[in-house]
Amino acid sequence: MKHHLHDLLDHALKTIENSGQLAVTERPSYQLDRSRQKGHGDFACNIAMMLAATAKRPPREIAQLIVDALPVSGSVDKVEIAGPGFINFYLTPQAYLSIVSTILRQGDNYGCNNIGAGKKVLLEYVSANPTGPLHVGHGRGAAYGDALARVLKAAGYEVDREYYVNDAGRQMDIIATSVWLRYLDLCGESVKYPANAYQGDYIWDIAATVHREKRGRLFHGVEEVFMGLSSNDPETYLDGIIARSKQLLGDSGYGMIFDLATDTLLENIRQDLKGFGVEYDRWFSERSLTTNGAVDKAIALLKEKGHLYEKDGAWWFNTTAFGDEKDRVVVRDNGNTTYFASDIAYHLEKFERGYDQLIDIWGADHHGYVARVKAAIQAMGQNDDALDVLLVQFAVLYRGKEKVPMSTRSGEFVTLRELRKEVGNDAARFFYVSRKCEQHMDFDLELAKSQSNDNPVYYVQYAHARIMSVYRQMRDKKLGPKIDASVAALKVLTESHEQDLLTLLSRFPEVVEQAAINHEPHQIAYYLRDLANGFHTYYNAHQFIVKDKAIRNARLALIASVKQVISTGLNLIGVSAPDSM
RNA sequence: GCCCCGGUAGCUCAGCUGGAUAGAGCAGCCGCCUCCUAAGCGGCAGGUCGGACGUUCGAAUCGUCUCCGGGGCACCA
Repeated sequence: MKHHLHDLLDHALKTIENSGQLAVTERPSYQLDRSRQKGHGDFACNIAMMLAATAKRPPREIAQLIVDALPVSGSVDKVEIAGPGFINFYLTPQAYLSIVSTILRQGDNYGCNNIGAGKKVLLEYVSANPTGPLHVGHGRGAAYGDALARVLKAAGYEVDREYYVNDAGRQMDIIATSVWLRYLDLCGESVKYPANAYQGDYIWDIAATVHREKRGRLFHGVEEVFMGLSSNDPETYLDGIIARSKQLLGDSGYGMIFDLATDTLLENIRQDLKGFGVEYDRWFSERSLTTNGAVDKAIALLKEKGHLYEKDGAWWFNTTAFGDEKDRVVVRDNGNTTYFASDIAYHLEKFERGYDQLIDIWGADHHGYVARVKAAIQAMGQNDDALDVLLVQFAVLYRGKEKVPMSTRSGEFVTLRELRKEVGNDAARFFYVSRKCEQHMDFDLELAKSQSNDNPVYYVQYAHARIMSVYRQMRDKKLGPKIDASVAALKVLTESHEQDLLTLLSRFPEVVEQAAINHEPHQIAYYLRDLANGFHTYYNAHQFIVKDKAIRNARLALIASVKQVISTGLNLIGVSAPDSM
């Protein structure tokens, strides 16, 4: 619909330019938008006002030239010039009625477009460290990332969804050591457990598994474990315990605990996400970057290009040359590569896989990281504009009025699993995706847990269920589901509620397009609320199953298309469309 | 100190790539089920769009400054 009007306008502009009626040096990117007021037609265009400045002529005069040059169209009823120079388009009833047959013909494809043109996109999201269960903060990234993947696919992109598994580094060592200390406790030792080790109960669970499988074979007395370690600085102390664990257990013993912990926690995350309806095409291991030499390769590349230098026994990357605030270490003085080094290798690897665009969804706390990753991409000779980093702000949890403190290390958090169990997947996902990602979110557990109608997801789903119910009534009354969706058959749809619904339905493709371009799935959620509202209003104002066969058929065709769009839209944000509620 | 995000109705948020009279849900008040699910519908009330200055035909939207709230500024991941 909108594209059609665009074509008409572009055609008119060309006509004017060619005839020399208006000297247009360059055509501005004008806007063609849905009118806010009904008195302003269906679409409004600001092109005349945009041209007025350069053409040095009154906008209304230019508007008249354009209107006169517009080709005739069966979709356009009339065109008016209004206000300071808006060109308002009024569409014909046929143009709207034809949407119904379009929707029913295209089915799940109605609303899809091809702005992506098959471009390959790698979308990475969640990527939480496997150091514990996913909590409600991760849930937001999961819901957002998954919805974005669906929207981009609907927009013609070829999307790969990936989870980067941080299965290397100090945090994982802390996990392994935490498990071992709990294991020693289970062996009967009285362990003074460090406050900065992981506190969660799941550590006990993994320790119990170790104890069941290994019995006392990994046992060492506490005196031996803590001997000579100074507890002045907690982090140094913890590092000391880690080193001691590796030393006492040897590669095989320590590796066994490390792998068991990683596998258990990762599997837990996998199950959580799967249960939440969030799927991935690939789980990418950070450790694999080390073992297959990718990290060394990336560092060698940077050295070769002269971006690394040695200082204080460490290797630094001069990211400041690419706009970062300060240079960053890639190889520590102890010889270990940093997390940043892995990430450089990872992103280089992503480019080498041949994607046209990379999208990373990170928590907002990582925003300081964007500059250095972009610096790395530039330094390696890649185009850093191809990487889009989307930062998801925190969800602050409330129980009623009270803020819920959260910390993974202390084990004090509400898990995604708990949330799903109490709120349900649909409500949780709709809630998450109803805020644009850069918006801070107050997540009130009391509100989300209550099955009240405060939650808009029920409102939208209820519209779908009601339409399904009408279908059931039709079947019971043996009225048959045969629908004639031709424009001729729909001419009887003359009620204002019906016109409103048709307008809403015609907007859907524009909403999907905008959601894809701007990476804003929340637009789908808001649109669905509008559409459901249009339907509920209609439902209350008119009967669908009426004696008059022509009207009954037409109304049925209309609500069938509403049902289709609700179902498609809900699917885009990963929410189910129930047949009954 | 520097950087990012936010400040719109009592509350939670849309609108922000400049457009014509700033929207929705919840909460409040008043109505609507002999009728396809009342998890619904209609109506009323509610606003210095944090503040100031600027850009322009036009600013909630863009720029500068400022106030308030959240987050980030590691040889951690």
